Amino acid sequence: MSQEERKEKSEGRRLEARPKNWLVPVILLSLRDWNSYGYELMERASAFGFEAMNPGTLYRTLRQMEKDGIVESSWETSRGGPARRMYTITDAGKNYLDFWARSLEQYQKTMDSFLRLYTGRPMLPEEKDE
Amino acid sequence: MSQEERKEKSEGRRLEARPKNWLVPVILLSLRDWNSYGYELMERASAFGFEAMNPGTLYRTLRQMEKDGIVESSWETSRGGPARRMYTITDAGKNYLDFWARSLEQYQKTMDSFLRLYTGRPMLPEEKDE
DNA sequence: GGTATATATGTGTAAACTGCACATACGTTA
DNA sequence: TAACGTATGTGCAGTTTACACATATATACC
Repeated sequence: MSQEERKEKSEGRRLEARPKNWLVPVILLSLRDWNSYGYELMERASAFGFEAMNPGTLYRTLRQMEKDGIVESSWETSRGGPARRMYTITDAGKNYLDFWARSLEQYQKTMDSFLRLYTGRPMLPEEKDE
Repeated sequence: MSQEERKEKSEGRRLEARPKNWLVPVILLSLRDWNSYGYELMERASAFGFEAMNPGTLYRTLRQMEKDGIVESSWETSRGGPARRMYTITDAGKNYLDFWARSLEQYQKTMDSFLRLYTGRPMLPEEKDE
């Protein structure tokens, strides 16, 4: 890390507190409701913390997800403009989304206790984690 | 990713939904209240999702944090047993912790809207993000 | 016809991060 | 002296991320 980056860090610029692979559940949730394709999914992702997405990151993630068997794709050419690779969520993908949701719920609780400790408002005994 | 790992993934075993560098704010929050050292901080971290911490990860993180100027350390030898490297939070560290807390609050809101969409309970208009 | 623009999908690569095995050392207790 | 709990570290491979760059199709405009 450079001097300048350290400076930026301690001054509080830049920092993404999102979980690793956050793009994956965001895509899965979108596809659960409607089939879609990369370019469209990028807009959807911007609502979940990916305002300035690099397209490469998204397309690479989609390819990996297909390898992992959580989505499937096929070319859509029956229209004007460049072809689109349309994605569909698989059953494995739905299960994986469910698992992500459970993990996120657990993690929200952990972050909540962190933030309570940070702000000096400790948990009441009856609010304690299950 | 191996076939077996893909299987585990789609079946929902294993997955840590914590943000990148999560250990850093956890350490900083601990040090804000009391000075401490690696071995002790490991126990503290276990309350925030680091149940099975590899010591190497923690000690490496502490060294990096000192390089970044957010903590400072000195050897404590005036007692029985192996020497301890005692850590103190710096002003830059306090600022950095504040920034982490703000980022986490934002991240919580994002996750909340994700989970609402997932469970099919959309936000009421008056609950919308600032 | 040419060329600029919006749409659409990708690759290459270096840096950063993570997980996990392994290594070292001190003091107490058996 | 050997085992154990305490305490701090290194090496390294695999994963993730950031970001620059590359490619292709159709439409609109001059």
